[in-house]
Formats: sequence, structure tokens, C-alpha cells
Amino acid sequence: MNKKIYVHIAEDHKIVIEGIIAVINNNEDIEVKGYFLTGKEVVDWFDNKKNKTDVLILDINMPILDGFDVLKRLRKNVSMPNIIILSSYNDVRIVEEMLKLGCKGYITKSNAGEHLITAIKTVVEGEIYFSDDIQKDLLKYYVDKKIPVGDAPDSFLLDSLTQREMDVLKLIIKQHSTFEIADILCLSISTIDTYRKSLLRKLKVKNSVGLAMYAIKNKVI
Amino acid sequence: MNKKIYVHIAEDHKIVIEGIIAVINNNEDIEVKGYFLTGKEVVDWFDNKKNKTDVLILDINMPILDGFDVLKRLRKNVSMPNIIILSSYNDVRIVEEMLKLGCKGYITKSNAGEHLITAIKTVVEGEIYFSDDIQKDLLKYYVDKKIPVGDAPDSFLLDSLTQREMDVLKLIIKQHSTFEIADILCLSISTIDTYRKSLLRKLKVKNSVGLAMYAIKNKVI
DNA sequence: TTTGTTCTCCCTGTTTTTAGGGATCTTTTT
DNA sequence: AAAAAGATCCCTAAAAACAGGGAGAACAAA
Repeated sequence: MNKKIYVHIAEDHKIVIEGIIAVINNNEDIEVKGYFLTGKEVVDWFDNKKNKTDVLILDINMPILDGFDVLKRLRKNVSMPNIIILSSYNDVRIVEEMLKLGCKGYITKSNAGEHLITAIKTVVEGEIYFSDDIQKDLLKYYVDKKIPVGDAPDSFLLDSLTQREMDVLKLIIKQHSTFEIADILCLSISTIDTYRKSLLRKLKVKNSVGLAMYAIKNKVI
Repeated sequence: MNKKIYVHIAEDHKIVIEGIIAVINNNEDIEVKGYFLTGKEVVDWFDNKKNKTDVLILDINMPILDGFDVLKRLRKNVSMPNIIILSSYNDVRIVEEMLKLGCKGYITKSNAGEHLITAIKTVVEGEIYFSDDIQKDLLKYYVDKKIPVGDAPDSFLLDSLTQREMDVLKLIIKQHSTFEIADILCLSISTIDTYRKSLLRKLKVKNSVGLAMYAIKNKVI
């Protein structure tokens, strides 16, 4: 008989946790040993070297620290668990980013139910798992070298922002001028100008109004 | 013994559906009879007069037709089911809107698990149900006559806008420049400039970013 | 009829943003 | 150790936004 697989869940929506538990509990080889409602809880728990798990199912959107942050922190950890991302986004650029950060699997919420068990068993075997839809998209992506579907939410672009850029963005949406922002952050006007330019480029918008729209849509507050 | 309550679910994430089913199946009085993955599926199913259910659990974010659209369509239906909104948003303005459209309950996903059963039983009794967090927010909202979180929406200012000012505002938040707006509306640049100035004055904001923030907070879309 | 509102346009300026660059230093990653 | 990424600053110059006026025509309300 196989060794039992222990799983932890990081996900802010309890109903999703219920769903995962329901799916996993149908299976004798796997057991959900605990869950976290914020990213911070996850890193705090893993900070204690005694705490280990086989698989961590990780949501991208979480309060306090999101999935990206958690992944970034955990990979400094020697006993990093196998991580399966459970996400609403099926944007391959996010998948790519997550893979770089060391996750082992990626499942979309729309596709989770039937494939979660397979995913868990696959990653504990040391392999990588993607849900069907992601696999298809990834293939397209690497073949065509371009993005498959247009309507994907691009909040991941935010993650490409540096801390300083984020600071400036937050002040811009508070209606501050470049001069004022320079004053607040104790930097030169040129510097703020440079950051605004990066923001426009990175977030692919036309002007400061675009920055505001992007920021508010993606809950930069 | 009570009559069994039949429930349908409209939700695009299967894992959430699993969660709901898991929660409901613990209860003998209630049974999930089916689910829909898009808003369109919902309205199509209910278009057939023979199809009925006691409670419809409805997600707001869905492809093709969202929760708002579904609610708008269904309320033309004579045998409209009791509808419980299951949403990620805990914005009272959305709750208010949904209530106006005739939903009977509102639960946030973060709060769903433990209260779903109560919600279902409450709405079939003909009463309204809100999850705790929403109840608290609603109370605050109606007592204080403003949004609990910090910045009050003074959407009444919007009413002071003329039609033309509103047109210009909508184009500004689409990141158009004064020149472009003049072109689109077939007016001179001076005119658009005048309108922008009125907008800044009337909405009491400092610049176009302020206009964008105001517009989006007050749902000018 | 007078008053007020809205829509339209113009003028004169100043300030701010946007668009190209480039450069130096530090920190992080490889 | 070398390369990449980040933070900081500078220059030039055009485009756009902002500020504070005025002003005529159309239309509705007092």
C-alpha cells in the first residue's frame, strides 16, 4: 500500500476549500491536513521548519500575500512542498511566471474537480501537471509565441512592477502631480518621470488615466 | 417531514460547485438538482416553462451572461426561483443593485460554507438572507448613508453633469486625448477643453486621473 | 420678458505629461 | 565573476492638460 499523501490548501474562499476537501476525501491515499486563508498564514506556518506537507494547493488571489509572493518566499525554504497553483486565470503568461518560481502544477478553477487527484499524484511523483485547458494554451503559446486568448485578466502585469513603481502608481491615482510625488518620496522629478514612463510601458496604457483605470480594476489600493 | 428543497447552481468554477454540493449534501432536506456553467445556460434552461427549481445559487462573474444579466432576464419569468447571490464582492452597492433586481439572498464566497444551508432555508421561507459581513456593511450603509470603507461615493455629483459633460467623461476614461474626443464628437478642441474644465470643477477633482477615479467609483461605464 | 442653463467656440498663458534618449550605482541572480 | 534588474538622476522637446477668463446662440423656465 502506498504512503498517504498529505495536502495543505491556501485559499481565501472557504467554499473553494470545501470543494477541494470534498474532492480529495473521496480518495483514500490523500488527506487534507490543513488550510490557510491568507498568504501570510502560509509563509508563517512554513517558517517553522517542523511544519511540512507533501503538496500545497495554492490560490493566486489571496489577501495580505498573494500566490506569487508565497511562492517567492517558499522557494527559499529547503523543504519546499510540491505546489499546485489553483487559479481563475488561464493566461499562459501567469503559468510561465509560476513555473519559473518553481510551482509543479497549474489547474484552473473551472477545470479543477476531475483533475485535482491526478494533479496531486503527478506532482508527488516529481512530475509537472497542467490541466487540459492550460496544456492546450501552453502548446499554442510556445508554438505561436503569442498569447492565445484576448480576454484574460491581466492583473499579473502588476507583478512585473517594482516596489518603487508601485509606490508611484499609488500616488498617481491619488491625483498627485509628478512634482508632488517627488516631494512625498523625496526623490527628484526626473526619477518620478522615469517611473511613470515604466508604468505606462509595463501596464500597456496610454496615459495616467489608463494607469488609474488599470489600478482600480486590479484593486491597487 | 418537510418537503425537500431543490437547488440549482450557476457558477463557472467547477470547484466552487463541488464545494456547494459538498456543503449541501450534508443536509437531507436539500438537494442539488443541477448546475450551469454560464449565464446563458441558466436563461436557456428557465426559458422552458417546465423547468423549475426552489433556489438558484447564482454567481455574479460568469462568462457570456453575468449574474446581473441573468437576474434581469429571469425576473420577467413568472416562476422565478428564489435567488441567492454567491459573490466575491462585498460591496454594498452591488448588494443593493441585486436586491432591486429581486434576489433573495447574498453571500460572499469567503463566508459561504457555514451559512449556505441557513440561507437556502431562509429564502424558501420567503425571507431575505445576507451573510454576516454583508449584513454589517448594509447596516452601516443605511445608517451612515455612506459607504463604510473610507471614501464616500458622492455619486449625486454625477447628476449635476449635463449630457455632453457625461459624453466627454466617458471618452476621457477611455484614455482619449482632448484632440481625439473633439474628433469623435465632431466638436472643436476648445469645446472639449471647456467640458473637461467643468468636469473638474463639478466633480471636485484635481485632474483627469481624479475624473477616472470618480467615474469608476460611481460606475460610469 | 427676463433669467438661467446648456452647448458651442475662442484667447492667453502656465504647468504637466509624454516620448526619446542616456548614465551611474547597488542589489540580485546566474 | 559576469549579467541582469532595480533605483536613481539628467537632457531635450513636443503634446496635452489645466486655469481663467469671454462670448454668442438656442431653449426652457420664472
